Amino acid sequence: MAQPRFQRRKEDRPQEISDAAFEVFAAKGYAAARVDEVAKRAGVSKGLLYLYFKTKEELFKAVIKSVVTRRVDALLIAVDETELSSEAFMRGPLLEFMKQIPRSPVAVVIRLLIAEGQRHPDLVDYYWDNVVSKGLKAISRFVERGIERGEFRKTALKELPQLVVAPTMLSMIWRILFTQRELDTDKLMDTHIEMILAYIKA
Amino acid sequence: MAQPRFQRRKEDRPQEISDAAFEVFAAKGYAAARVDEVAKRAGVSKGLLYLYFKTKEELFKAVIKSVVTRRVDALLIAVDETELSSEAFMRGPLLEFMKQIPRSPVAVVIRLLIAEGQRHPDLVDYYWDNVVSKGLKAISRFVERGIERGEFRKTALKELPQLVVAPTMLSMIWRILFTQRELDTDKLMDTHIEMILAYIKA
DNA sequence: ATAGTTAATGACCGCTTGGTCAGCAAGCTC
DNA sequence: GAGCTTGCTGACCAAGCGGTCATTAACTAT
Repeated sequence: MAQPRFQRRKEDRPQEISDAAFEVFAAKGYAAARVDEVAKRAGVSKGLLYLYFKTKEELFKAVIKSVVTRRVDALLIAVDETELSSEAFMRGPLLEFMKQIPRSPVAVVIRLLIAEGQRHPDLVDYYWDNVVSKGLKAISRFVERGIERGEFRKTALKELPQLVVAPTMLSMIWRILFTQRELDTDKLMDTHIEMILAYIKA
Repeated sequence: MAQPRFQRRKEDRPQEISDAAFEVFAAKGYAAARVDEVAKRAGVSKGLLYLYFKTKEELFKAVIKSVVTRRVDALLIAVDETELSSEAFMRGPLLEFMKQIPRSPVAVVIRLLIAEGQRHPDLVDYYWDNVVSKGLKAISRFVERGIERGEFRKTALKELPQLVVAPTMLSMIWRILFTQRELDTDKLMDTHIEMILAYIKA
């Protein structure tokens, strides 16, 4: 039938391998993930994988970085460009954002970082610079702007943007550990936003 | 000199090995932890380790369980026996509890569970039954009692005890990932308790 | 002392797995 | 279609590691 044994697709391979690797790392964690399985899942020989990625560790880092999407950037832009009142923004786009995160691949990345972060400090730094630091600053700016506009009281929340996203964090961990136990993430976020507003509204 | 090559100390060995294992697991995670290193750190041969623990996995489970101390039970009892007003209890013992947890070995256990939980569902179940479930119920009961006494308004918080401990969770994750970056855990908890009270006080 | 019991040792084994490389063949050029 | 480049394969290797067991020696009873 002259079915060729393989095709040469230099352009697509790295992404395909990276996608497969994400699945395997997500399912097994770093140490228990087998390079052979990644290759198999990508429909590729192990040799080829090592042509595109020098080591298993480099593959891991590439995968993590590739998932750090522009999700956070979207929020940053929304904060700066919104014409909503601060309260309406919190009840709308911000709330929606917080509800979405725990369902997204970000949760998987968090798990991998928690598990393997100690051994890959540069990965943690990367995540800090590109996600955490940016996100927290955006929240701080948002709160500050609310105060300047007279919509919010002056509270410690400005220096503690972590407090705003704490339930998001909890929800992510919950899903990682207790997938089968119930947690009404949406209600959690709704109530949390209500609570913050009750505390800071001018 | 007749210095004996070793002593027989049947009673103490398991705990010594378990302690050493905790250190190694904490530092390396499950998969990267070496049984040889645990034995070495416990000042014991690998063979002896396998006399007291059948497999590496059983050792891991024993370690996790041994750290699930009565910390939570202490809180439960405090809730039931306190003579403080609900508000005073939140500002006092509860707040203190939330501040302490992130600094305790519980944080390490959480990390190990997040990393390895998927592969050891019975461990997760154990942790759920002995820590999470109990703790959340205690918080729910506490909130409910506050409502009955007329100290608190009736809010969704009763069904969302997770919201109370969310910053504790975040603080733990923060310490695990971003040890060197600053986070004023105490201020975070203070503000959070203030916020909750502002929301639920009758 | 002596014999018996068992806590403790550490050399050893087999398997797993990350990583290599000599060779093969897809596809391009002329 | 001959020849060349290079994407791709998969058998192979060395190291590391969990787990075993024959042997040793610390302790006990008599």
